[in-house]
Amino acid sequence: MSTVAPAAWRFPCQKCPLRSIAEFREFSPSELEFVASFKTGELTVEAGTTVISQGSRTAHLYTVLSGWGFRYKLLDDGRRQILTFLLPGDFIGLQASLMTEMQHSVEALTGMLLCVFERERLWQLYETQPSLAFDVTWLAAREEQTLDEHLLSLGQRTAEERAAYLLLFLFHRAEIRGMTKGNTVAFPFTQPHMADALGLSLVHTNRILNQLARRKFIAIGQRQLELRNRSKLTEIARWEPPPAQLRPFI
Amino acid sequence: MSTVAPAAWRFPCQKCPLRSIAEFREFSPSELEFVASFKTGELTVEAGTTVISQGSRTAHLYTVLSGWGFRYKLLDDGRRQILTFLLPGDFIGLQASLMTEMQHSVEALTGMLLCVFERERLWQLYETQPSLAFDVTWLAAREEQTLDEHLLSLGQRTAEERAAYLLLFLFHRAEIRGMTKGNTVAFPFTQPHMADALGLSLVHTNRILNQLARRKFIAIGQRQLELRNRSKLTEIARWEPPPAQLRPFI
DNA sequence: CGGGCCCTTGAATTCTCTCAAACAATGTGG
DNA sequence: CCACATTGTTTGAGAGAATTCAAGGGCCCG
Repeated sequence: MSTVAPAAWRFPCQKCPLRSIAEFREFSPSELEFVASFKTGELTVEAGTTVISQGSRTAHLYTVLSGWGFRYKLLDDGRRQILTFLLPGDFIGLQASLMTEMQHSVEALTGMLLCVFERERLWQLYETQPSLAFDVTWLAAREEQTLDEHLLSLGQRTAEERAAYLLLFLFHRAEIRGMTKGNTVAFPFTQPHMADALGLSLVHTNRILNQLARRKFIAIGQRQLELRNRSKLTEIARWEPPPAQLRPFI
Repeated sequence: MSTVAPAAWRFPCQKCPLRSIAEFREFSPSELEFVASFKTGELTVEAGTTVISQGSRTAHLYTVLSGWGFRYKLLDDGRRQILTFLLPGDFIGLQASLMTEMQHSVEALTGMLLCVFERERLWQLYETQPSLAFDVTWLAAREEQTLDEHLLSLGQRTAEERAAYLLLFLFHRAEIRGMTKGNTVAFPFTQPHMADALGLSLVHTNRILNQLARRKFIAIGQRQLELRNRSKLTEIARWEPPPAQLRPFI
């Protein structure tokens, strides 16, 4: 980990470039001040790094400043389920701070820059910053909603519906964070990642994805995803994005 | 809804019978006092009632005092995924309080008695009761962990593994709440419920359950579930319960 | 007694997986 | 800069898992 003196941080909270993203609610000066004092470092990791691992006890909480990652769980024989994808603005490690040990792992999909917070100080946040405490809960509740939807997907949607849902979901999340250009987003996922997120075999994932591409609903290439027929995908997935809402960015 | 004068509540918080359950952490007098003031009613519903429904906006939060229920989501063509089961001590409706509208429904599986809280006052809880605010977040994080595990199940486990996991999970939850007798628990679920929780067809669920029964790992009947070979089930499911931890009961 | 819901079983179909193999892309060391 | 190793993508074929369709029996409740 690369912890340096506050003055030298590449992204001091007060001028964090992410804070200007429309999806994030504005923080008051005092909230910002607390967040700045809560921050204890910046962590840079390269693609493929395991940031948090199942069974461990971390002393930290993180906010993603840049890059993509994912949370996953493993079965003891190696089967892997990807639970969620992480992108800039996402908050991770809360479970570890409240529970005894981590029940999932986090891996970087691209290089990532993470903002580091001390879990010990989380309690202080609850004591002195009710609005931020509320935000932390809000984030947890939002994650819960996302997991609910994924559960619906794995339990009830067919392979094609699931794939359409996942692509729409990823695109939508990136879009409201201002990370898309037209119908295109950066797409650092490989098919093994998609397969483990969809709960399908690699071979079948490949066929389903190609099927969507052949029908010109999507195009994947050059580490980019293009949604070529969003309404058709929506129809297949039977999914509409949840109502827009301002999100806290801690 | 049956809201009556505080004095007449069947379960005044100060002498709530649930509070003595070993799994729940002890509350300080002032916490208890707040919870008591936070409570605005009791709600009794019968089996089959929809307590909360997807798309609605509720003004309430609930804690289950008795009975079983479940959270679920529907696809527009009627496919249903059961997300979680609710039992006494569980807290519901947080999502609705923080988000614009409910993204899932809640149905009573048996008759239920619910403790009702006003969502408007949740903010006050954050402002004046940091320890309870922390608890609310804790509960949300715990639910997240549960959903993670279910996601792993639906995505990676085979039908038999999934069934074994679900039965173990339900039994374990009931057990730490002191609701089991030896290897037996009340089991108000029908096979359609199991099927929708497992993400399997009714027919296949039936076969898998019977297969487990024929091998004498479980026995279901008289609205009871008996785990006849818990270690074998654990082996099949490849699942161990998470480390025991005191849970807040609001 | 009838209707509705739940449980059970057989049979055929469909979906998804595993196995296998080949090719493409990417990265590394010589 | 090429050779080789590794990882990712693609396709075919056969096997296996889970679904649908169908039908019968049991049970509870009005």
